[in-house]
Amino acid sequence: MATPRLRPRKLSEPTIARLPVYQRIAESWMQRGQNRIDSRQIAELAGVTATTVRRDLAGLGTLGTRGAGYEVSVLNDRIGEALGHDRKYDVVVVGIGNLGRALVNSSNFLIRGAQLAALYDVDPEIIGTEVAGHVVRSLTEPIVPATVGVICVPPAAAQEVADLLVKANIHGLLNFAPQVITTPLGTAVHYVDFSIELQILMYHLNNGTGPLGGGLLHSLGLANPLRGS
Amino acid sequence: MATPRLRPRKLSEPTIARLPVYQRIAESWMQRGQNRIDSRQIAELAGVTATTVRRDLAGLGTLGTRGAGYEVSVLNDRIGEALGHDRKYDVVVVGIGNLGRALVNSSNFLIRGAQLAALYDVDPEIIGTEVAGHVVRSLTEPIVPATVGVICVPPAAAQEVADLLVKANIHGLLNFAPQVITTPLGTAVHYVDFSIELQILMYHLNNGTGPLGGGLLHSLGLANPLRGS
DNA sequence: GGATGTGAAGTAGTTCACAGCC
DNA sequence: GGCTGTGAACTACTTCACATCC
Repeated sequence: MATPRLRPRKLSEPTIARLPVYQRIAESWMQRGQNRIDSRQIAELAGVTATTVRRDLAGLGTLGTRGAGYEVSVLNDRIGEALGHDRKYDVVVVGIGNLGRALVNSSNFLIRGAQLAALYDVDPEIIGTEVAGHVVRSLTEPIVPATVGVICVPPAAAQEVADLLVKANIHGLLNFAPQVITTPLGTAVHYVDFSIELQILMYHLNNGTGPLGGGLLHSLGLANPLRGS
Repeated sequence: MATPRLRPRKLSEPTIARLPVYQRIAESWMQRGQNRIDSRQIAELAGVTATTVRRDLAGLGTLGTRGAGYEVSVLNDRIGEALGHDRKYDVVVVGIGNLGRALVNSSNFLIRGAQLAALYDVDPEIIGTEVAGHVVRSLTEPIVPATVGVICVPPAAAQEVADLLVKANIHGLLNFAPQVITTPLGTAVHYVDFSIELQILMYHLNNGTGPLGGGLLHSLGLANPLRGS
């Protein structure tokens, strides 16, 4: 009780979406042998204001040094703790088409606590083949215990797959199918929809307004809260 | 001047991100032969509140009927106009790995005005092959005129590719590489980062809080504005 | 009756400006 | 001197509640 345990108290949704960016920046500076970084530098690389960076980071506790900025290794560690990277997340991927392959073969997807547990598909030509070191299983087989389910199937099959994953006690779904899915309360669903991202870009191109570069800006998925029932 | 032209005046960023969802819902109801839908139904399917739906739609002008909801075909049309779907957007995709293939082969990516103009890669084994009806070109060839560039290359190559696209007069970039890129002012950049989406989900799983399902909720990329200079 | 569209209120997030500490 | 951390002001978005119209 003497050691003040870090307090990962509620972070706002926009903050949560920005932390991984800061962490990636910190990591990249570590690799380049840099020790320190200040909020202005982070801001420029992340495409936000320096004040926002400081607010976000202040939410994790006191981790900077006044007058000298932040130590990148501390940044990396604290953000990792805040995001829960000290825990392990078993990930199953359903649908091993181009997208599923792209995800599991990417060196940037399954990182920071996330580890691949199993792959599933329904195509007999894909089942039994090895992808990313895992033999693809049939969806008729039982789903292995896991924390996160990634849905990379055609829209028409998304709901069915979601039901299956929920039944297997998986409470976090990342849905790449452009299809809204219903889940029982208590299951976190996060959607990624390429077409929508493209359409947002099209809107801005059409209107001149909006996210113009210059510096950098990133766009991140934000989840809308929803009242129960 | 007599006919009150529709006014696509400034829409908020969250609204822009939700409109494609509403449009998809409208489209799906049209396919099922339904004519009308009300804000409550849209809300449930989209994972937002009915009030939010009405506000968003009211921003496009008066397109509902009091007491009777919205006509789905009108919804579809008006949202399309607001998002600029009446124009054509030539899209070039750079990096024809699993992800690039997944995008161009998806029946849901290049829709609503977006059309594939050309594919590029640097791998001699990929160059010259046909993907989605297009022969993959070498990046050493000139970039064809286009509106949007989609970057599906490894992070280390992303900046170089972005420079190339900007030089080819492309002002909208959709970057799938987990890498911040710098562009001159006037270029809209939109990032899609799978790993970040997964990390956000991990945070919520870890904290119980956040986007719990029940109804549906979607998460969409939002772009942060950035001051000039 | 029923659902839209919208002022008004409320909430969340960002930016300003500066005190505090190195 | 410089940069963090933060109260205070501001802006943006959402939600409430209801007048309005079919």
